[in-house]
Amino acid sequence: MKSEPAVYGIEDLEKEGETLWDGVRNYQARNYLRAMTPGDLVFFYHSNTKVPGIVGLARVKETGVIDPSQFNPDSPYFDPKSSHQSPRWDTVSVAWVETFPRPLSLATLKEKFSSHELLLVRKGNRLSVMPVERSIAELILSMI
DNA sequence: GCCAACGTTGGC
DNA sequence: GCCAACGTTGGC
Repeated sequence: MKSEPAVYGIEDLEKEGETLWDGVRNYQARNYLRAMTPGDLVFFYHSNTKVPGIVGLARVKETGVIDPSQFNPDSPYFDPKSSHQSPRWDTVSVAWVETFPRPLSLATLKEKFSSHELLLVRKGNRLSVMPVERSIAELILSMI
């Protein structure tokens, strides 16, 4: 799961313990959220920063949560086309697990993995939520 | 700041 | 349904 640290970083999650992953407004990313199961491990990725990369771990807590920000006109994530009757956007809550001593940089990940193995290293990939294959996830964990 | 790689919008 | 125009993302 990707986030800009200036908006919401791993330090924020560590401080709060858990958070609702609101604001995802891409259908493909939403579908990946819907495919999640409580207990799933999450790689927390920092984008738009000096050293983009995986900075820690989280765990999926609750799935299928309606994203309240879609109904809030004051929210940057407000969606006027969504309704309470048929909400478009739902998401998951995640709990903090671990903050890495140093980030596992995108540059390192690009060295080790192909875009087939790890969607994150694919050029032009802008999805904020992406699946990671278990075998690849274990390799990443062994690199920490 | 640049720009490639998208996704979305809207006229037709 | 097509596609040009536009906006956004995000690495560099």
